[in-house]
Amino acid sequence: MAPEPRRRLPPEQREKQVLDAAVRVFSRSGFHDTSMDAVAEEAGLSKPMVYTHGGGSKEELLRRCIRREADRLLSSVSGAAAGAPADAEVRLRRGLHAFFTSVTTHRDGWSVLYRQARTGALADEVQAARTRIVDRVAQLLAAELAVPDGVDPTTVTAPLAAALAGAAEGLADWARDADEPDPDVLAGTLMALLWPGLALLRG
Amino acid sequence: MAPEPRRRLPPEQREKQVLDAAVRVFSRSGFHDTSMDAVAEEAGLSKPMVYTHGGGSKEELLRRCIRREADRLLSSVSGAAAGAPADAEVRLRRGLHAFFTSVTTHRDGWSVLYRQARTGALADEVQAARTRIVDRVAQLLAAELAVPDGVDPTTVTAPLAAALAGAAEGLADWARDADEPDPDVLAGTLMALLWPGLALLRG
DNA sequence: GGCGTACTTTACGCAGCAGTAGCTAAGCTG
DNA sequence: CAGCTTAGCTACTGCTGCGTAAAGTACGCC
Repeated sequence: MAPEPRRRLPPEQREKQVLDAAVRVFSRSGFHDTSMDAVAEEAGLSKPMVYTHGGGSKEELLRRCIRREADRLLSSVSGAAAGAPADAEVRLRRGLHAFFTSVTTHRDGWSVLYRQARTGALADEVQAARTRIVDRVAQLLAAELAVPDGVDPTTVTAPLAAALAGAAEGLADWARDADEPDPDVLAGTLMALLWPGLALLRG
Repeated sequence: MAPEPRRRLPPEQREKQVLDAAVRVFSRSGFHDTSMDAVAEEAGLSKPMVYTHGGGSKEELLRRCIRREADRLLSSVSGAAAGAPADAEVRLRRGLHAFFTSVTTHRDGWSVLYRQARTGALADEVQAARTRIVDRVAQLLAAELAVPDGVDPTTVTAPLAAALAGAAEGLADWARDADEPDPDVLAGTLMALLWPGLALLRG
């Protein structure tokens, strides 16, 4: 078998190649059980290439993976919720739908974000990525919920947003094992559970 | 300062000593960033003692920590829900209350269970521990919800239980950072969010 | 007192892996 | 096609930390 001939590629293309491979391997084995050799092999490259295009260290490589996947998920959910105007119920459902769609189509990225340890060296990065998403949810809720004057809306919506995000995460986790990847069904389940309570909280 | 005198202790007491220390250190640093030397130091023992009473390997040590903490949490929630008879709403509230109490009084144990990576070598053990808890929640829900005849109740309650557990986890996580450790308030928040939906689902 | 053994100290073998030094060849430029 | 720049590769180095071996020490029971 002829070995794949060496090809020179533009940096951004190589970087994508490296990050894609890294996300796959990290999602499979986690940070510490992943070796840079494994990432290199998955990418079909040599280890030094992983270092040149992956940030120069294993930790930085995972950092970049987390950032990229968080961006993807955040913009997907954010875009859906901020789309064509509609009432609150519809927008929440659209947001959930986008979340479950993104999560099921990018399983690896989701694993990197949500199944990574939240203790140890990269706890800060994982925490930051999740916080960005929960904060966005809290904002969206604040725009809908009636809050007494003079009260910072986020003091009310922050815990709700955390619970809502946790519920979505828990359900996504369940769906992964139960092989129920239909975002419509999943969003519907969560709406049935959460919407009546949220509607009452809107006052 | 006089060095602590050497004391000979029965095995179960030593094992508790080792596991307690391990839970503390693992919760602080995670599996890979924790060294066996650190566990030994935390326990005030020598490294060979950690090996004799901790299962013989680092991995087995964490396994035992996970099992013990999961047992603690499960029996706490289970006991509260199965206590003195009451209507469904009160029992759910009591279960949530027990969860948040347990989680805030045993922060380290909770970290070991819920902030540990769910990819890599010990993914199976963490997953199993969480599944046991979610399954129990699903059982409790199944006893309350009205399900059409001929339908396995768990097909309905399993996703709801996963979402409920996720919401509780997300809120507990938020409470940890927001410094809101009152189980009454937390249980109340979650009840307000979830109960209306659950009540409708009861038919 | 003295014996068994629970415990300590110290030291080390070994493995896995992050990160790099130095070589090879791809492909542009004239 | 000759020559040079640099992308890419092969092959190492060094370190960290698990797990254990060996030899000594003191606790507590008889």
